[in-house]
Amino acid sequence: MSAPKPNRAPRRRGYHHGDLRAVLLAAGEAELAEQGVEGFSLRGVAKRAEVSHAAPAHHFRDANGLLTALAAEGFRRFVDKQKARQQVADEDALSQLVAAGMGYVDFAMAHPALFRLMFSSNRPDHEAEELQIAASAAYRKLVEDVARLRGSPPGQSEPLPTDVMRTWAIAHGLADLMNSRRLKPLLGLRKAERDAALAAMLRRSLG
Amino acid sequence: MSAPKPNRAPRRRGYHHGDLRAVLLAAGEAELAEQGVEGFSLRGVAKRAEVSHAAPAHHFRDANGLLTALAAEGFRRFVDKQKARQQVADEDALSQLVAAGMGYVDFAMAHPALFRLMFSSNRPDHEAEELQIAASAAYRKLVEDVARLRGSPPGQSEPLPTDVMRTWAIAHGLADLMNSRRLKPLLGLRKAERDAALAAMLRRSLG
DNA sequence: CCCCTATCTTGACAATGTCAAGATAACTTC
DNA sequence: GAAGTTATCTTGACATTGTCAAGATAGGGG
Repeated sequence: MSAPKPNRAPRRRGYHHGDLRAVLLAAGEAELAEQGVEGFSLRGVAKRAEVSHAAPAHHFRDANGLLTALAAEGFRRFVDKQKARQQVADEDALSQLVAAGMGYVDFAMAHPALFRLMFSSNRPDHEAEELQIAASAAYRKLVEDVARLRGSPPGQSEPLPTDVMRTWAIAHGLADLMNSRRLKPLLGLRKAERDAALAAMLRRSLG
Repeated sequence: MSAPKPNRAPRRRGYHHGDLRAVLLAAGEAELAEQGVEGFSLRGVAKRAEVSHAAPAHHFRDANGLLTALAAEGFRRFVDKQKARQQVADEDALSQLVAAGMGYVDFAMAHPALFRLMFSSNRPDHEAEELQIAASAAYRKLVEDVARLRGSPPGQSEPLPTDVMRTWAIAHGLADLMNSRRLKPLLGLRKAERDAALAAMLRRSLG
């Protein structure tokens, strides 16, 4: 038994994996994307990672624990998408806010199941610290982008709560309805035309 | 064996139930309300109806079949809530549209799990005829309410698709974010104040 | 009155999440 | 460097769930 397992290349060592946690997150994301929130299976994730069915328990307490970590990671990438849109947009406050809304929709279209996990599932533990931090970072970004509309210096005066909520609702509504394929007039369009229509609606409602 | 079962009062006959379909729908709604979409169990529904675990299969093909019927029933009551709000609102087109939006939110708050089943779940078969009919009735109502804003005679000229989508997005965004308890500034308020804030946001975005 | 069919029950099976116990490897401490 | 300790992973088990197949029961039409 000098070589306990000749081993496939990807598995680092025979027994101990090395970075199983990261592999499980990637496998979990793939499972989520392919099966959706409601078809998500922890044993399915373990199979993708080529690991035994009980292995995930040591890195995430249970299935909801893995989903909580995935949701937190989702919120971080969610903010990234918004920033990416804003970097190629005009610098005025309204254009920046519209761009953030476009990033909101972009994210929903790019990761439909993850979006549902983050916003329409109670499987993640929304009280968990990692998730709270990631989600509230996204919320703070929203508040700041709205504050800029009033010309406030960043972090100075808080915008009206109703303006924040109204802005959020419009972006979230568009994203969620796109995600469930309910905005029929937009479904046939190519990305450029769809983006133009979405941006127009955002600008109209936020201006 | 003259009396095969003395029988509790609610069960109509000893073996054949009588109106099990209706009882299952009610039990399914209770299960949904208490366990949520993701905790919904078909065997749990059967227990509530005091019936064997395989009984539902004869009235609904499978668990998703029952959920499909519940979603369709949900859309019918969804329209009712909107109409109820509109009856106690001013008659001008904008007030009527705002009232429909308030009914949208009312429904989400009154039936959180059902709302998620209808808008954020792929367990219902959204191609099923009963569900399509109920959902598109709600959509037609939206289109008509938006059309009235332009002063068009009912059913005459179609409103702009972007106006329809924008209106829908605002109402849906508010309802969905309320449903997931994300609009913090509104959570502490009493219903009267919350309604006032919601109506103000709707009116501002739709006017 | 008898058969037929819809309705409901019972029993079985595979899949799933979770727990407990054991195996293996890495790390610590001397 | 060796032994003990801990973290990591596997194996096996159990209850729960959705679904299917076969049998029991009853209501309705000939």
